[in-house]
Order: sequence, then C-alpha cells, then structure tokens
Amino acid sequence: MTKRGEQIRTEILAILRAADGAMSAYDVLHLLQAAHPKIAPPTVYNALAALAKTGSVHRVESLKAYIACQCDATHKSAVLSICDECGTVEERTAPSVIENLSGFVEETGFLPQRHVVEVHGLCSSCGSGT
Amino acid sequence: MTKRGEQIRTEILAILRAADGAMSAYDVLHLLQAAHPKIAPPTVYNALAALAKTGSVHRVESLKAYIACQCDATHKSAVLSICDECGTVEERTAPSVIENLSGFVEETGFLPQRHVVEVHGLCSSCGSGT
DNA sequence: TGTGAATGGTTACTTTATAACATAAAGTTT
DNA sequence: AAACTTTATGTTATAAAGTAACCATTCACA
Repeated sequence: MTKRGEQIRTEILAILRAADGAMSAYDVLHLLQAAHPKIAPPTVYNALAALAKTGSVHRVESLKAYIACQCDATHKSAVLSICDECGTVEERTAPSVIENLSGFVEETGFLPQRHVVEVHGLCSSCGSGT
Repeated sequence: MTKRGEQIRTEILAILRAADGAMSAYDVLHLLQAAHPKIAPPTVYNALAALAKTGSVHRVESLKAYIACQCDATHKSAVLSICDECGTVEERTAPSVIENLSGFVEETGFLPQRHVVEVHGLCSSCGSGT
C-alpha cells in the first residue's frame, strides 16, 4: 500500500518537530494549509491519530495539544514535564515511575493499559529566575 | 460575602456526586437547565473552575470531563483510575507515587506544581470477566 | 480489467470552551 | 446611610476542538 496520507503524516511530523512546544491540532492545520489550502480538520486528526498509534506523536491531554515524540522508540512509559511559563514540553521515559504507578492502581484490582502522566510547573530556565 | 454563585456550585457538586462516572460540563449544564432554564455555559464553567480551585471537583483531562472529589480534603496527590469499559473513575490519594514522580522530574531541574496522573484500563469488575 | 475490501478525504456538524461585555453584590469612604 | 469602588457573577456571542457519516480512491485478486 502506498499510502496517500503518508505525505501528510510526514509533513505533520516535521511541523511538530520544528515546534518549540506543543501545538494544537488547529495550529498544525493552519500551517499545513499554507501548502495545501484545501485541507480539512479530519485529515489532520486522522493523521495525528495514525502518528499517535505508532508512537511518533503524543497528545498532551492537559493542553489539548500535540508534540512529536522526543524519545527513540515504542515506549509506553513517558512522563511529560510542561513548563507553564515558556510552554516547552519535555518528554522522558520513566519505566520506574510507571511501574510504581501501575502497582498502585493494581492494588484495587485495576488493570492499567494506558498511563497519562503530565507534570506542570517551571522548567529549569524559568524556575531559576533566568 | 454571601455569594450568589454558591447556590449553583452546591447544585453542581450534588449533580457530580450523584453521577456514576465523570460528566462533561455540558452534561452538567443540561441537568441544571431542568431547574434553571436560562443558565448558560460560562456559568457552569465558572462554577466548575471555582470548585476545582477548592479541590471539590477535578477535571479529568483525558476525558474532557469532571468528577466530584472522592477524597477528604486538600490533596495535591490524587491518582485517577479510569475504566474504559464502564466509565467509572476512581480517585485515590497516592503521596508516594506523586513524590516518586516529583523526584523524577526534578532530576532535570524542573519545578513541579501540578500533577496530572490518570490511568486508563479496566476496573476490577470489568477486567475479571464479570 | 471488473469487483470488492480497505484506506484516506470531505462535508457538515457536534461538543467543548472562552473572550468580552453587562450586571449586581459587598465593602469603603464620607 | 448615600455615593463610590472593588470584586464576583451572569450573558451574549463566538471561537476552538473534535468527529460522524458519507464519498473517492487505491489495491488485491479473480
């Protein structure tokens, strides 16, 4: 299958990688429309969903926004640090934190499948009076 | 100050407490409109924001929805377990998990202020073939 | 090369959320 | 207590985010 959508997905990934912080789906849409004037929201959402499934982008739930994956691979264990001052989002894999969290919810018989772990605060630049 | 809005906030809290799972702001709005036909979205969002500030309700970021606080008090350390099957949301305080998480993000000089920790999966009823 | 399954795109719409403005209550000064 | 100030609340209108349902294209294979 030579996917038509692959082109769009590649462009979206490039856009997200070039961004400083997270971008809303509509931010992405507006940038894409520079090159493809007729593009519509579902195309972007479909592409973002496909990219999210492979792990190359993540949705930042608490920002209603999206970032390019900053880690290598298929990691189910990312923690996002979101600076409320400058807007940068840092992603780090944290297997131990996720295991700890899984163990906690399993205490009540819950079966964890997807972890949303986002920490808001100030990044090292913004927090240290820089 | 005898706040006018206190009435609405009380009603919203009662509605959320009576609900099984999380409710969207508009779910709440529609219920409220039974009693107050002229109520508008911002009234609900204002009230939810006020309730969230005191900690008596929480926004479930990954559901775009709201729940009544199920714990006692001013806890900054809640973990939400969200059953994707039946929709119930269980809130538990987990100081150790949050400390662990804070420690992790502090490794890079990040200053944590607000933690969003939501775990999707199956609750004990839905997960055990009940 | 037809035909059907699968994927992607488009139109139109719903849901979620908020800016900006209008109103009203409570405190404050005289 | 009247007039003013401050702050909280309500309303109108609109923006932002997301998606259902339908249409078009592509590919697999007879």
